[in-house]
Amino acid sequence: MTQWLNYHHLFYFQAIATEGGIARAAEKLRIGQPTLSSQLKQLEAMVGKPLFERRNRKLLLTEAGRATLDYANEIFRLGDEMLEVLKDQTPEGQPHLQIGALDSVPKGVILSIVMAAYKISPCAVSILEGKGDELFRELRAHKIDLIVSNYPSQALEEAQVFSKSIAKLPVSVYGSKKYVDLKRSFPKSLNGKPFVFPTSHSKLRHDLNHYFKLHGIQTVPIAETQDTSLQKLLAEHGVGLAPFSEVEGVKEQSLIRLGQLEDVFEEIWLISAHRKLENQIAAKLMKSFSLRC
Amino acid sequence: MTQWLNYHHLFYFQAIATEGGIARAAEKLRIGQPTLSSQLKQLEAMVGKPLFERRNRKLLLTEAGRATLDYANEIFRLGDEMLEVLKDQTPEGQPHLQIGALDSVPKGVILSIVMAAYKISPCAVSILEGKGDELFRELRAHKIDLIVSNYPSQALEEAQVFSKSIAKLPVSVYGSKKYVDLKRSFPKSLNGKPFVFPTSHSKLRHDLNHYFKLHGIQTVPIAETQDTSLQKLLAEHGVGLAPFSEVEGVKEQSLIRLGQLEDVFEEIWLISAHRKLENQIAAKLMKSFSLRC
DNA sequence: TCAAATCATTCGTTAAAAACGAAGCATCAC
DNA sequence: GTGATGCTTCGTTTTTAACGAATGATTTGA
Repeated sequence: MTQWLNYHHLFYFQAIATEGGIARAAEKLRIGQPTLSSQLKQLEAMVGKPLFERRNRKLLLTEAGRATLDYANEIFRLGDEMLEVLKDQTPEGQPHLQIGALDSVPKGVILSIVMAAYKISPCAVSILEGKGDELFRELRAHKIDLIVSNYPSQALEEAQVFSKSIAKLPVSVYGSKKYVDLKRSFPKSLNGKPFVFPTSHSKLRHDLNHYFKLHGIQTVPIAETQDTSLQKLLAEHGVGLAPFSEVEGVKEQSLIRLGQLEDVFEEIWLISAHRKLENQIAAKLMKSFSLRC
Repeated sequence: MTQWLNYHHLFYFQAIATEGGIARAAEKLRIGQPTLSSQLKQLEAMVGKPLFERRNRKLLLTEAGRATLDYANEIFRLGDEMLEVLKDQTPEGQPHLQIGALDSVPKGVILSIVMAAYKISPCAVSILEGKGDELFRELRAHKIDLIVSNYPSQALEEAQVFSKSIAKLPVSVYGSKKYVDLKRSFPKSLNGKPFVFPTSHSKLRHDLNHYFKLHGIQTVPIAETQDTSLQKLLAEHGVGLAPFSEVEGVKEQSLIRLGQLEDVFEEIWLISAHRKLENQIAAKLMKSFSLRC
């Protein structure tokens, strides 16, 4: 690394880009034009390429500049959100249950949880899909009550986060009708076949790779996505074979179960921020919910 | 705002928290302990609450500290990623097509696109689910080739981003068998009924609110999620009624179409970063793909 | 149990940067 | 052309960050 990215320079850059010029930005920030000009130049030197095209007396974002602005916006939005969260860290009672779910969690599992919650107490439930780290942030910030994950929590070493396994599901390979012959001599018959996979972010994908390597099976990844329902849809239309856990609620008519993958399991976890939960419904779910297929 | 968040202070905080102490962090950053101590204190004064609990000679993260660390990690990860992107902004030919999709886009639409892509040229396709701004960032950074959105691009005013409408789908309300009676005197019969909605981030949700308000219909939101397949699953199990566009591939056996919502449409867009696309498959899709139900 | 070591903090000083104001030099509007 | 606008350069001042030496508190281990 040449040197560290100066976030204050980046902040000025954002102001210049959004205000549409150094003069306007200087006025808004109540500092002088020369300062901004200088800092901008330093930032450009840092990243190694011009962020603006100096066309006559106007500043036009270059392509690199646009990319930079995208990142800057997100970075400072996060900073603002952080301050916001720290300010009113008052765990005010939410009107309803907020659940975060990874895209890679089988939808059937989420369905079960929602219905269990509704059974405990008729309440509104919001489900927020997202990436793992994003969801964890929101959990910490008390914006959501629970996370449903098929990963044993990246933050496992951290205290103050409690996870509980609610299911350990066997995984089978499914395919559309045209693949029915592969039932014979499964799993060897899978060799060389096209597959619809979860992305490599997921633990399941790694387990699958391991399984196929172990059994000397070569697979051809045709499509990959985090979203299990999309995987299912792709498989139903014959794009390729796909692995699903049992709970997925696969209609036998459209997808045929070719065989189970031995020793491959998908484990589902429920994660909360505290042992003691404000939200009563979340607390009950955490205590007693479990999924057996 | 009291004052601006100093991102350099935050950076030091991150180092202290991850290294587990001021001494270690000071050594790693090659600066003195007093400096870190001082900057940390300033940051704590800024946010208004202690980030560490000074227990004897050790620093333990407080709850606020953990939240702060979460945000700091994400912020600086983004900064690093930004530099990475700016460094090798070489549009190296991707081996396969990368598509970004909002969770709220009907899965059936994505399916059609994937199959169309596969028809153009047998290739591997990765689908990345995510939030709008995240996807746009990755589009700009050339990490993905196309975005499928049901929103006409927040960045519509920006040049250098091209979107094309590929479908305008009518929207109907569906429900499980027990709701079959609501077919009579639709849509008035929907009054007071439980609903599974898309989240209010989506344009569709706004359009629905408008429609119901216009027709004097009160709805009871039971669950809300961005994920259309999850909405479908919830609706199938009778949690509530749900609106879907026609393409969703709803099995008539499990969900009954109660009626179409007049003048409510879901429009689907294909978005690319440049008019001239490196990826040939993406280019062809952009030129000729269109969905008519 | 009593040094020695470790770690955070405080204080005064020095080094680096950020910010300023006055000019310069283009371009655009009239 | 002439004045206004907007970015840049230069030298100076002010603010901030970093340093080194020293303190106090706590743990290690001899």
